[in-house]
Amino acid sequence: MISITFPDGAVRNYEKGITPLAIAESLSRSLAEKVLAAEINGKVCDATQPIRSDASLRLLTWNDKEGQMTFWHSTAHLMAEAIEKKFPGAKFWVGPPIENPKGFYYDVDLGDRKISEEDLAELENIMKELSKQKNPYIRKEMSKKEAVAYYTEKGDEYKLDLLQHLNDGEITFYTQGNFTDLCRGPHIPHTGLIKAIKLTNIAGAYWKGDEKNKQLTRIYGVSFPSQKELDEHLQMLEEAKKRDHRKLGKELGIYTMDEDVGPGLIMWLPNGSVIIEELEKLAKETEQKAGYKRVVTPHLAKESMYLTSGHLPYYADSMFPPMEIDGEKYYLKAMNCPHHHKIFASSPRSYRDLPLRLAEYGTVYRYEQSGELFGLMRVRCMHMNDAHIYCTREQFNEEFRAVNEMYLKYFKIFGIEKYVMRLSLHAPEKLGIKYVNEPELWIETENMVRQVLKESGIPYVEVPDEAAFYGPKIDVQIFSVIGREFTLATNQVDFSQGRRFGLHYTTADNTTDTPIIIHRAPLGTHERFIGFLLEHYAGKFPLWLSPVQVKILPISDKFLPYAKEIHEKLLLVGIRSETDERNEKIGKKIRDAELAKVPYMIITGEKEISENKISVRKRGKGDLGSQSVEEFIKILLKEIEERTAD
RNA sequence: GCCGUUGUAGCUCAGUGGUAGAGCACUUCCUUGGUAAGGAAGAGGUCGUGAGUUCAAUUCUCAUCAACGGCUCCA
Repeated sequence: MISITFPDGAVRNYEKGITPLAIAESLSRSLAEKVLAAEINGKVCDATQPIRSDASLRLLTWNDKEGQMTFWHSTAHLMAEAIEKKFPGAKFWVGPPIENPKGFYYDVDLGDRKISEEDLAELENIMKELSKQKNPYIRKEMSKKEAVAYYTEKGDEYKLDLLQHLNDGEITFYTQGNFTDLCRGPHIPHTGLIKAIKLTNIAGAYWKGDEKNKQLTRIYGVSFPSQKELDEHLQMLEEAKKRDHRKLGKELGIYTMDEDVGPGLIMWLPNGSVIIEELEKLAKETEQKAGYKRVVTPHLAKESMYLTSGHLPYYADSMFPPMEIDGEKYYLKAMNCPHHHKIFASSPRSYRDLPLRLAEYGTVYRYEQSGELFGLMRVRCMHMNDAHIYCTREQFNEEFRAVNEMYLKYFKIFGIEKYVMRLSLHAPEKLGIKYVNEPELWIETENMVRQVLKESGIPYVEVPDEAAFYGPKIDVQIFSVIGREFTLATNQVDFSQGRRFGLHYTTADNTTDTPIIIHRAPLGTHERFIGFLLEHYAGKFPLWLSPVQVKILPISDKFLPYAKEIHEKLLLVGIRSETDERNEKIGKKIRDAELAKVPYMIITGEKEISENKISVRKRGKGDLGSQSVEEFIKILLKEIEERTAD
């Protein structure tokens, strides 16, 4: 007998070699039907794996993340079985479950054959048939020699490549129905549990993620234990699409693009420009209080400066090609740093001048590959909330911490809670290639940044090989509604550029030293930040950011003069007001103002004129009753001044 | 840049080998109406661009541009 400890602390005794599935059955029949996998002593494995000694056990169902991942992984195998049936001889790479978007994919080499959208429906049907067979997922261990022989016979170079990195004792195969795959598992008990399947799309994916390699066909899908859950999931995706910043950006008149202007080049419409102005106002206020100095720099610079900075030739692929004037090459700037460094260098600096904080909403141009462009999130011309802080080594911690606090202050204003702080580190093996070759400086600055993060108590993750070439950084990662991950803001350390530009200051003991530079962009770029805000607020901007803050809706055109009077009063105190002068009924005007997501509506008619008041309606909340214009203005100005969340 | 899909009116989308439609928006008229769509009439497109096949192309083929779903990459 062995004793099994359950998550609630209960201990029960079972026969040696019992499976988690059998234990579930001993507890309840309905539970056994839901078990997808099991966690034995903290390790996720098959629910059909025998337990041979005392252990702690957690039965995993659809309600557990691990249960879902196992479920999707098993569905990927089921899809592979269907693909093999429809495309005999197809070779498989890997087929993992994924969290964002939910589901799974499998990378396949179909040879010369092509797969189309119509084939997906057919594959789905094959999968449903196979699911009905309730085929068990059977685990089998194999020696490396056997496994290599198996795939050599099959002529499968992909699985042979996978095998290279595995050793005897860690090679397992799983078989369900007629499909066998090299796989570490775990898997669900049988295919019958997969009741609802949707294959979502076909994409190309480079083998091993390297664009020099052959491109495999990647098929994405998602599955659920019931049709109802699949329907709900698809419904949710539809809802998410409604708050896609590209859709909202068009509907709300935020921005536009034009083929004649060029891909990735945003034109901000009046409504979008208001948001830009408000964001810049916030940044300027905040930075002014934090001791920043504003500068303005040109959009171009000569080749020589980018050779100095090191951006050329290494960054050349991301820059627009140069233009030649008077025998000199000029580049559109892809970053503001070199210009700011030149400003630092423009006059002798003393330690008394530090920290020097130079800020600019700088326009930069990057030649992003055409396929990478994405609405406002990825563009070729962007406006960056940039600043460079030149400080001594002693000042670094405090400066870096202050920048982090600025981030948190901003995030509070915008109610940004779903983000990941990522400490991006270098990779030692890429020193001198991707990163400046200063091993001890890397370690030192990374420790400095880590210390600041630890002291501030901000949760973060460390990720190697994500640093800038000149130093470690903190990235703020967010997700778009369709699940794509982006860096919203960045805070970078730079111990290299200062030296390259020959920047120095006189120290207290009359020697010279090179400043450490902090590159920071807490509001990222206007493009990405507003794209993010559109989705974050679902287009319902708080009052202070709303392009139109108040819409005045006269009951009929008899009351237009009174509406105009109120409109003038609002404009006078700086409230962005518009009047709906159309010959429409009040219901229609309200509907349109609500759809335009205007925060406040003022309704004026006979009653209001006689009482010398206005009727106020709030977006999403309805009628607030009547009040005087002066009272209303006072409330709004306070809400705007305090940048209230909504 | 690569793999795949798409491209028809300002927007959302039907449709056809014989030079095109709907709803909303827009204009005009009727209506002057109290908290999410009043009625009528009208105006709008060389069907992304270029070439080919054909008596005839918006429709079929090819190229090209752009957008979209991914990969790679990134603020």
